[in-house]
Amino acid sequence: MPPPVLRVALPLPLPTLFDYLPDDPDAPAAGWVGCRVRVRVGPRLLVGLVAAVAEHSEAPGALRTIETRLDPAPLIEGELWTSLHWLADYYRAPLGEVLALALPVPLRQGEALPEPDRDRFAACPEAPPRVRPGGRPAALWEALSAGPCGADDLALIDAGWRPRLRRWEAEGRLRRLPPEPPAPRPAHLALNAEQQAAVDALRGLDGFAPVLLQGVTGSGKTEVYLELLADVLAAGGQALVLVPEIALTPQTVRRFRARLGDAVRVLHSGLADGERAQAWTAMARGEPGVLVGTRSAALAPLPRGRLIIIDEEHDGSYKQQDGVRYSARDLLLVRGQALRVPVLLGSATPSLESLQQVERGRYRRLALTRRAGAGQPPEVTVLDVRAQRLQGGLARESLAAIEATLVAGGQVLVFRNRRGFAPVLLCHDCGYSAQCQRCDSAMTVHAGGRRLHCHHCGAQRPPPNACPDCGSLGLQPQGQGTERLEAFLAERFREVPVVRIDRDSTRRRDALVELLGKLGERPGILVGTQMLAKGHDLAQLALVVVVGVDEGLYSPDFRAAERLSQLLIQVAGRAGRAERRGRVLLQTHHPQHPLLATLLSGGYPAAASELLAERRLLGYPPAAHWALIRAEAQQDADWQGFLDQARTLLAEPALDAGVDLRGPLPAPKPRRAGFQRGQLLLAAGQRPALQRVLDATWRQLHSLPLARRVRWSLDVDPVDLF
DNA sequence: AGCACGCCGACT
DNA sequence: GTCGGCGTGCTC
Repeated sequence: MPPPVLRVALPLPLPTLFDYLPDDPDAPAAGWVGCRVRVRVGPRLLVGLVAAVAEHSEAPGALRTIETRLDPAPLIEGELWTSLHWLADYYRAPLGEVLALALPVPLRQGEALPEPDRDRFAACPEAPPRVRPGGRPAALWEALSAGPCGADDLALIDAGWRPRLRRWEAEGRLRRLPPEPPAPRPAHLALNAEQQAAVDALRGLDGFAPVLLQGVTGSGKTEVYLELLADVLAAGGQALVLVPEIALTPQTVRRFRARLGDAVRVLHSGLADGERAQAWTAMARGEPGVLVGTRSAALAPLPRGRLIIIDEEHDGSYKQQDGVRYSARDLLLVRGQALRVPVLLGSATPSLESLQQVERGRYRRLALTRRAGAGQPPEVTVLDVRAQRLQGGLARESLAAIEATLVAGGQVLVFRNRRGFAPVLLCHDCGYSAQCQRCDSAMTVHAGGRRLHCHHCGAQRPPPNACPDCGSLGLQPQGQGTERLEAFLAERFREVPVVRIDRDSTRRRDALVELLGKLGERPGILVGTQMLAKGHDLAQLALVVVVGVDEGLYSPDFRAAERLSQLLIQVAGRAGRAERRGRVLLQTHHPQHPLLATLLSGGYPAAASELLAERRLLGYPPAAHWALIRAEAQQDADWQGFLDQARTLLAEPALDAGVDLRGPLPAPKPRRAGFQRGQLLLAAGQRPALQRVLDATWRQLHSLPLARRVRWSLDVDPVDLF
């Protein structure tokens, strides 16, 4: 019998598998699938996964033999294997890239699975090592002799404990004990009636069940999660909790650990590669536990998965915006189906997609309408700033309210969704504004006016001394960014701390926690962007001043109004969590704007239902299904040419399937980082029609003559058109 | 994506 | 006379 052909998925941007011969032709053919192999690709060595085993190869030339088999047993299998195939299919991404995305870096590079880190060690008293009394090794041995120790205990005594224990273990001085079974700690928080009803309803679910848990800010969704997660642990199962990037803070993790104990594992981009590999491997081994993580955690193995929770399901960070452009939320719904487990989508401000699913009876909805702990909803006032002179961007009423709140011992949040000093550098004589030289957008003033930054491409330069158009010296920063608000407020309210929270001020690791710590519980002012909209409990926060949301009211982005509504509700929800009723002041030049009016009178549900009706009228998602081909090149002619070829390729299948082709058109921002950009939109009434067209064409997109001359991407379910 | 091969300008 | 620019094409 001829040896089987191994069809290997490699981390290359190519829509094909590569065929190789096994190094051991007698190895059982079926056992290869899901195992890593190291293979030669041209002159280099790459790690890939065997995606399939075939009897013959269609490859044109002679096959090469794999260099090394890296796994005796599949690294990815079962439900995860199936779901990752779905991901590659649905988003038209090369399988090898998807599989690489799912593996922690060390495994992607071919390293062996890490050793379990939750094992405990105990001393064999009959074989003590020779150690100097009083030293760290002696202290380690003493601890091990007193009783079994885990990694956490040992790291406290000696940060370099691992090599020493490895040696002692090899010398037979230690016993290795399995990890302690996870034990949820008893609940110390009583649930209110609504929370209890939600928990009861969710406990009754069996098999796949998507549920939208729509709870107003402060209604205690997390307590509901924790109850259900404790059930999962008690039954020895696994669960996944997906949280937005900025919400995964030590505070969040502490809260989970307080109720669920050490079985809580964390997975996010801030961790070292080794730690990520540890968490991944523990899940892959089927260790009971709760994995709390950001987007990429949606790709973690869950062989004993019992429950999936997507917190803040509307959050934009769940859609990856480069490389494999997948939605972690949508992937988890598919995984929930394959695992036959409930998928809980939590939000105070659900996405229009989820609300539509509820309307259609595909998701069940559970509502939490009351704030836990008898808190009241905040009192919202719209401030018309048209007729008045602002001071530092703030209205008289705002300043008075800030003052009064501080005097009463409360904290204030000044929310402004623009970082930097000022959004524009403007010439007061001729109207010139400083533009980025490589993009079509204004540069943001930073460092109190001493620097210009482009927020689109990252370019920086010093500001011109005089206006390049008219020579005037009247160049002035126009408008307010968080940096300028901070400076103004610090000057105006000298007696209290003023802390700025945005991407600039929190770039350093742990900076966010330090800054919030600086404020503490004392009266003070927080200035910041949407980073402040979630994640941290600010118990003393009594007043929220929202500065300038007007850009969001008239943005060309079709999702801007939805995002603005969500942001306003989330920010407003930060005010007055405890005994005191919070206040929200909304400064605007458009007090009559229908969106604001609806939000004020009917809250998020009313606004969302109007926005959904509008999307249906306009034929926008979720009423339609889109795929977007983006292309950029040094010259307009190149992207244009590529998209023309793409359109020709798509024309017939699209016509047959009833899919609309719109474009090629210049992108809303036609120039970025020196590249000219354009796009071609595919719009379908039904998802299957769109998928049929992509099915028939996507491989050929890769081989279009101009495909290598331009940078292009295919985005299925794009969240915006930029 | 890499990486090699390949054919035209400024340098020891 | 070469080193090296990045256009084009391939990787089982």
